[in-house]
Amino acid sequence: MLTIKQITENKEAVLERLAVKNFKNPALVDEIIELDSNRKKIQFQGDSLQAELNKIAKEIGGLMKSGKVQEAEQLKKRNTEIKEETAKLNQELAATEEKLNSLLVQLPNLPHASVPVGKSAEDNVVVRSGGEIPTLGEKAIPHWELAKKFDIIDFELGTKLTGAGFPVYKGKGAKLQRALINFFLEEATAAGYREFMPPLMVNEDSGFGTGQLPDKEGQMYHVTIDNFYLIPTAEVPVTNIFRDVIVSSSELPIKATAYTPCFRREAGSYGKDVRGLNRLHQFDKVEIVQVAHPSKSYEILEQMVAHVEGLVKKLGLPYRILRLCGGDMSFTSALTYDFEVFSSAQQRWLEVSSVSNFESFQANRLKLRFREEADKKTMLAHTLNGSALALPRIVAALLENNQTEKGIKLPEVLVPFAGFEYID
RNA sequence: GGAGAGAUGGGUGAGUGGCUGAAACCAACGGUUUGCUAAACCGUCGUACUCUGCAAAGGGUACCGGGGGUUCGAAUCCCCCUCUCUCCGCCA
Repeated sequence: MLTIKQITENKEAVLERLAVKNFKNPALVDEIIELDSNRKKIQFQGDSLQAELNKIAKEIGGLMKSGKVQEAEQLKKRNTEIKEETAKLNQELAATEEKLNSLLVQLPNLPHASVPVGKSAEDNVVVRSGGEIPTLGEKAIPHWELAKKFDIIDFELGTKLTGAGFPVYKGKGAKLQRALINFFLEEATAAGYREFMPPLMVNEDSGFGTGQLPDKEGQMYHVTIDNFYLIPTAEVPVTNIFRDVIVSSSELPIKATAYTPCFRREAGSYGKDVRGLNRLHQFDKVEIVQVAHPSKSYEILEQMVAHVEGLVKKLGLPYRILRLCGGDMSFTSALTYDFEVFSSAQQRWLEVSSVSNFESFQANRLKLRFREEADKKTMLAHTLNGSALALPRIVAALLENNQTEKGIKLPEVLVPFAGFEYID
């Protein structure tokens, strides 16, 4: 969430930035500022009274020791009065803080200056593209049919075991998953990311820290008996490693990577978008996360984009990189690049990665700070993350784009990991 | 799941009602000493909010796992919760 300081010190700029995210509610911002100023007043009153109370309590202690019981009793009465007043103020303070917090949490992150204005995905800007779209013509088979033909992914079986959106990978299909995961992890660790294997369920605090709670509660599977949430992305556990942490500026940037399955309820999705591997309730993904110094975070964002670009290039997939417009960005992000690969039987672009800078928005929730070596001051760090990469749509594109007479031809880079060249 | 023990600052760990935001030691940082390293010695060494101030700086409040209570006053007493450890049971 935004810090109160950000809001009170730059109200006009904040409103202007929020408008880019199509968040137009100046009254809410005014209310926040008002509540904050109330909070300060109440706290000052309460603190002053408490100071008096503490002082008197000490005096009583002294009097009791020297046997001046009557004088002590007099003072006790005074303190009892003060206590009633502080109790009232404390209640007021708690109520004000709670209200303030509930409003603060409703404000999305401020978009970066480079974020295009726009309402929907149509207003996203293509930054660059690469690779060649293969011309397969009319005979191109969509991946869900190829998956069936080669018996590598079984959607019906998954439905039997669990439900729609939980496919079963079989034979070379399963091995391909493993090859991709290993390939992505090797690339990430070679780029200096430290590998983690986090829990796949998180508690409420973690869900709040990265911004899934309370806004997107419905997106996650909730294990109510223990009040845990199945992770929708490794971002949640990996970023929360740094919750309530103060690191030295010399340790930045911190680079972490993790492979995890991801679980998403995707309530309300339907139609051709969800066909085959296009949208699943459980899928595999390798995530990269960085904790960065605020002065470096945008430079780092570009590095992360370059890393992901390297992956799709090595896989030989036709891709494009989009800068998301204000209306299409997530609640928590300040700047997001989406990667899409072209899947040539479906004749459409599929999103395979989303790389974002959250600036201090998550860090504020996480209480993730760093200490500047030079002046010893603590500041909120910046957090970034990106998919590198999400598997299902990569597999969809690979199957469709690489279909040949002899079967599905694997990209060179995957052959050592998979142990075969063709799915046939 | 049953029984018991515990949770204090970066770490170890003292502290059972006031002089304790918290001893001591270790680590870390700054300095003195030193040919260098080490040792020794001196100093610094939590976080958040807030008030005064242009600032430098100074003051206040809160925090000893979390929440509530007793008391003029709580790390210390009471209640609830969470977590950790040990033993038993179960088990990959």
